Amino acid sequence: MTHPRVPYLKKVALFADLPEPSLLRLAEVAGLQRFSAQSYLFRQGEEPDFLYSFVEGGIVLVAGSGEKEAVVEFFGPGESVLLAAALLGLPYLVNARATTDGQALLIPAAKLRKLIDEDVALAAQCARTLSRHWRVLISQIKEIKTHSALERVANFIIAQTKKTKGAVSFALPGMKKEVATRLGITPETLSRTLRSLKKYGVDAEGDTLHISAIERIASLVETPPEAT
Amino acid sequence: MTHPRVPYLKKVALFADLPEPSLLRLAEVAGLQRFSAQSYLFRQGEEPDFLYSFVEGGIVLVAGSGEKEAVVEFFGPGESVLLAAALLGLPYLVNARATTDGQALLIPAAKLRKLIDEDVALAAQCARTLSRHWRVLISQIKEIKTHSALERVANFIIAQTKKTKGAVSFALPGMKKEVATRLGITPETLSRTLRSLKKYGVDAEGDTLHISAIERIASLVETPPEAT
DNA sequence: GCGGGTGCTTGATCTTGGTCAAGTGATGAC
DNA sequence: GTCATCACTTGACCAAGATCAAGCACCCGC
Repeated sequence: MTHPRVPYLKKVALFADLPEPSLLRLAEVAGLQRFSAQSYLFRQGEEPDFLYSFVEGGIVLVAGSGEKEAVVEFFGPGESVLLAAALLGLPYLVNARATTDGQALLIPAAKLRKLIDEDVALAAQCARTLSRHWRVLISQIKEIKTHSALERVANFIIAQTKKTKGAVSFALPGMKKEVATRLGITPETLSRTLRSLKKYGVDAEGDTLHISAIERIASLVETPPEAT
Repeated sequence: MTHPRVPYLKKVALFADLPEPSLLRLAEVAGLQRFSAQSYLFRQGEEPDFLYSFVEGGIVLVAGSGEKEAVVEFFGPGESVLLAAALLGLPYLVNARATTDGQALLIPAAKLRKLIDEDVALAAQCARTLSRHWRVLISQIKEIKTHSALERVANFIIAQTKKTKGAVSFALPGMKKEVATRLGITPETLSRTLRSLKKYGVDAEGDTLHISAIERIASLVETPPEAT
C-alpha cells in the first residue's frame, strides 16, 4: 500500500513524525542517492537543487574552499542538511564532503518550497528542526568564544557520548584534522591537547578514542567549585 | 475593521507577509511591551514564555552569565529572537539585554506552538526566518574560524552598511565592549584594531564610526589578487 | 563644585595556540 | 619490492591577541 521510499523517510528525524499523507507526497518526489567517502555532495556557492537527508553514512560541512578550510559540523544518519538553503533557494554557504560511504534521500528543493506552503505538518516540522539546528550553532559559538582549546576538546568528547560516567569508546566523526577545525583549532593543537588529556584517561587509537572515565573529563570543564 | 495590533505585526519581518487571517490570530494573543536600556528581557536557562519581536529599539543576545560573557548577536527593529526556544519549549540558551529603550511584541510561546501546527502560512514563514538565522550564524562561525581580528572588524563594518563604496557613518549596535565579544575579541583588542584602521579611513567618535571609503575597508578582506 | 562609577584607551607583559619544519607509519600505485 | 602521498605527531619558534594595570573622560548623584 505504502510507497517503497516511505520506510527511508521514516529514518530521518525531520520526516519521522509526519502524518501518512505528508510522507506520501514527499516519497513521490524523493530519490535515493549513494555517495562514497571523500566525494563532494555539493560545493559552496552552488544553487541548491536538493535537500539532503542521510539514511546511512555521514558527511562534514566545510566552509571556505581554498587554503582556509573550517569544518562547521558533522552530520550522520537521520539528520538533514541545508534545509536553510533549500527553503530559501539561496546558494549553499558551505561544502559537503562525505566522511564515509553512505546513502542520502534527496528532496528536490523546488518541490520542497512548494510543499512547505501547502503542508502544515511539514512546515511545522521544518521549523522545529531548524530550531534545533539554531541551538546547536549557538552552542558552538558560545563554546568558541568563551572556552580554551582544552575545554573545547573536553566538551566535544562529552558531546560525542550519551553516558555521563564510566568508560566510553567511540569513533571520531571524521579525520582528526577535520575534528580540529570543527573545534576552531589546528590539527597540531588537537594532537597536543589529546596528548595532554592522556593523564585524564583519554587514549587515542587511530580514529577511536577510549575514555576511561567520562566524569573526569567533565570535571575539566565544569566551573571548579567557587566560593561565594 | 482590523485589530489595533496588526499594524505592529506588519513591522516585523517574521509576520509582515502573512495573510490577514493569520495576522488576526496572532494579534489576538500578542501583547506590546516596553523595555528600557540595559534591562534584561530574559535570562539564560529560563523557560520561554514568549517570542520577542522588536518594533522599536534593540537588544543584544549574550551567552554565559558569569565572568565570561560573549555577545552572540545584536537585534533591532523588525527582527524576532528566540523563535527556536519558543517553538521547542526549551530553556533559553542566552540572555537578552536591551541596548536601547524600545518596545517589543510578545507572542505567548504556548500559543505560538499551537498556531504553528494549524497555520501553514505561519509555519512556513517561521521556517524561512529560521533559515535566514541559520545562515547568519554559519557566516559568523566561518568568520571566527578563518579570519583574524582585523579582518573580522573590517567585515563587521562592511556588514553594518548597505553601501559598497564611498563614505559612511553609522552607530555601533551596542557598547564597544559588546561589539568586541560579538567579534570574539576583547575590548582592548577592538580598541587597538580600530586605531590601526585609522590609516584606512576609519574614525571612531563615541559610538559612531565614520568611514571615509568603504571600499578601502573591503580591500582589506578580499583575497588579495592571487596569481594561479 | 566634588567623588565615584563606568566605558574606553593605552602601555607592558605574558600565554595560548599558530606556524614551520622534520619525522613516522600506513596506504596505494607501479 | 620501491616510492610517493597523506594523516598524524613532535619539536622549536613565533606572534596574535589576552591579561594586567594605569590613566582618562564622561556622567550622575550629592
